[in-house]
Amino acid sequence: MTLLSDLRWRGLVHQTTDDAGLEGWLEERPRTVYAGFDPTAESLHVGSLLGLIVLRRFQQAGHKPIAVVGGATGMIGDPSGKSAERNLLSKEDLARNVAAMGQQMSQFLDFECGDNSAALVNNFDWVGPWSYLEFLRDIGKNFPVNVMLAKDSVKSRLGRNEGEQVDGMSYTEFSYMLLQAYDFVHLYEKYGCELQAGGSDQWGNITAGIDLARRMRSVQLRGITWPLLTKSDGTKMGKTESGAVWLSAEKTSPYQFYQYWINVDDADVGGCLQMLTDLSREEIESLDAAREADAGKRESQRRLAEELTRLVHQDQGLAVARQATNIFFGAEISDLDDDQLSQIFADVPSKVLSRSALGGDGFPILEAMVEAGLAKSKGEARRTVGQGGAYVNNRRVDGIETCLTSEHLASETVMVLRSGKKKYALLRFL
RNA sequence: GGGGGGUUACCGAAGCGGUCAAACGGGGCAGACUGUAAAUCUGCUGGCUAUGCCUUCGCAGGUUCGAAUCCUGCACCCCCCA
Repeated sequence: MTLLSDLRWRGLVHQTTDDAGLEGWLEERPRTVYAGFDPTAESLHVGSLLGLIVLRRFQQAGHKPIAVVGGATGMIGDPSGKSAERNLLSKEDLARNVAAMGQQMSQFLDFECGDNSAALVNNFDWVGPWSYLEFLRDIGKNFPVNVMLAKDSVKSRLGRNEGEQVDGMSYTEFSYMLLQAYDFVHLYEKYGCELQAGGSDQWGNITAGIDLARRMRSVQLRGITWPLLTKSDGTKMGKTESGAVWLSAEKTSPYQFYQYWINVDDADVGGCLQMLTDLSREEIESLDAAREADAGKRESQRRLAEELTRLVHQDQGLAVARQATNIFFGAEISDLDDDQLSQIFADVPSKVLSRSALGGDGFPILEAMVEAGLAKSKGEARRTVGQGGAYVNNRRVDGIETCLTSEHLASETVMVLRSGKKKYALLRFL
């Protein structure tokens, strides 16, 4: 199976600039392909995952991927898909974000494999040196305003349609596409990059780059877009109530990351397996069949979570996520030490108390619940315990008179309290 | 400027002198069921040193043995007539 037909089967192709010829062109010899990443956040998130995975597939097929972080374009703000003017970041923030992202990307792309090693570049390096006048003369000259105005990203912000509510856009954002277009030309010249990949919202920017290259260098470059990753209910993939799902372990722990995928709806999981994992067509089809037969087993979700957690957080991250999952969903907690517990419960709030509280008759469970933040008042704690909703080390507490003693420690100094199904808190007795 | 109605717990909304920590619905929390889903069902839902005590029905006073309930003033909101 060719790369392109595999991408097509996986649902990763939304549009191409050359539906007929692209496949042959890619098979002919190794090509160089680039995709851009937005550095306005401090970490890559699930939204950028798709781009990394697409580049990865190109690399696996023998092509050379270039990941471009938009140090320059990030200062401007891409108007595509946005309904309002963006806030600009400082140079310093951007530089920090760019550095952090490079680190994360090395997990997806191989930067040291000879001819088709991946490259990571920052467009600030070639955009930064331009002076305004030179840029206008050499680049801006090639952009007909009527063509720019016709782009969806611009049209939607200008609201040509009757009665449309719009916020307008600044000249700065309007200029965005010139910068990204020039990126493509630059990468063509420096790396021989002839293909740009991007999310479907990047179509306008990609074609702008192709047009510019044709005018400036008389070459025919190519573009391909992947569809936006959305859920069956129409909302964006990778968002939770508490915000985006990040790829950095500091912002989204391996456990939380794993849990996100475990909880993907039945309706969405098949598409995720296709688009995001390296599983073969046979494996995915057999998972689809298994899901059809018994969705309750959730093999697809489990597999998806495993594959992606391993990809992003390696085997160790997956191991921790799995162990945490076992414990978070019932297993009684024992035979663990402080370090293991701290790792497993990294996301859980904890409170340090004096060891002496455990002396004498012990520490009343009701107070412990309040201290741990699992109950707002002792009255609330009383109710929870009374209804059988309180657990110490995942063992149900029976009786509001229960007092905690050193017997209840799960490890050297830690006790794991839980309210309801999955609200946890740690108490550390030092 | 005149007349009328309103302001109740997280939200909506009953209550109109004691039996009111305040019906009911939503939300939230917990339990059962389940696939870590959805739906459903059950219980709880001001605080405490707890068979009692304290704080809470817009704000401030007053009447009364006793007020969310009656009176006076103040604030905000809504409606009608000018």
